[in-house]
Amino acid sequence: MAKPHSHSCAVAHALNILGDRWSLLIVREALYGATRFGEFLRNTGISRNLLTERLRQLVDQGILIQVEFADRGTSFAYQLTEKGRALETVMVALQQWADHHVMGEGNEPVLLFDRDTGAAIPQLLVRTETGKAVNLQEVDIRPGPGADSRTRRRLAEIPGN
Amino acid sequence: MAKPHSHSCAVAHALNILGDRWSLLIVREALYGATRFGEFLRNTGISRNLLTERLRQLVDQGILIQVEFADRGTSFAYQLTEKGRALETVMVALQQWADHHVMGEGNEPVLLFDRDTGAAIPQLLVRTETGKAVNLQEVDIRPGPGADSRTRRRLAEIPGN
DNA sequence: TTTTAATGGTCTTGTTTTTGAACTATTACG
DNA sequence: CGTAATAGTTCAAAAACAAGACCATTAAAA
Repeated sequence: MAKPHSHSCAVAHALNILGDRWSLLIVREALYGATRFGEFLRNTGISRNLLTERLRQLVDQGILIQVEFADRGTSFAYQLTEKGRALETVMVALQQWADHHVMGEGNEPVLLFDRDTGAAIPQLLVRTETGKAVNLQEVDIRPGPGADSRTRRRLAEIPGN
Repeated sequence: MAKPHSHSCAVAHALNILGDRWSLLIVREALYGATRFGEFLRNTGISRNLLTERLRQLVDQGILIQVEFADRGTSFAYQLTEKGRALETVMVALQQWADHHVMGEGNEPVLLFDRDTGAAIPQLLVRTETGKAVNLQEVDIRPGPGADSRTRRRLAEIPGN
């Protein structure tokens, strides 16, 4: 990997793990049910050597586990852990953003429906405890217990916070 | 940029724009209120030339706009567009994931609170129209109007869909 | 039992990206 | 005029990536 992001911000840590052109695409495939080396290879277009490395990293990070899978040839299945499955909100948020702001209305390549009711999955929104949608301007961004001095200084700069 | 992802999946398109180690970090800074070249530089740790390029790309993509800002020295402000602000769900999802699965309970560097009530912003969840939380296993993933043949084939492989 | 095909890799080579540091340009102030 | 601040540009070295050849294991076909 390149030089890791150095601060205590959680997003920077997430991007140390997932911040490249392929890792999240591999996770998306896994969320859509892919488990095999060849499936990831075909469905993403990544090169073989990089796929090998990315799968290893995702396993190291506890996002995937490698499971024996006697089949034809040497063979493993890569399955999402709970940590990996928890990325579904990130995936859905990213997909909805791209549907809305990149592909545009009516050009969505993939749509999500509740299997029970058949209704479309609605837009993910940041909400308060009481269910009111808010944007980040209406939210206090405060240092948490894990904040380092740099993060504290950074957050102190935010006006009206 | 490197070779772009080639399929019609919205996530792949999003990652063509945001799938590197810095772009989302720059957007996070902007969501936290940063507007100046120097702020992005200090707060992210990116190198100067890459910051120049990434800001240009984000402006090209309509995520930021460059606004004149007469100050000391030559000077611009980079502000989020609506398209950029819409990434807040992605950011919050990523932050919550990292808080929970990377930093761990009690080590959150940054916390979000509703400014009105002071209550913490709860976990973002994928929900149905009726508000029931679901995971992707309970969701039908279907080709949308913009699906190409490859995406259709890929989605047809998903068992029980 | 040898061949063939499929899967899941590794290795090598050349290209592209990224880093890090030095340098430039513009404006403002004393 | 000299100095400091901001916002860049340029360049060389290092790292990451793409593409394709190659290798190993297993299983089924001939």
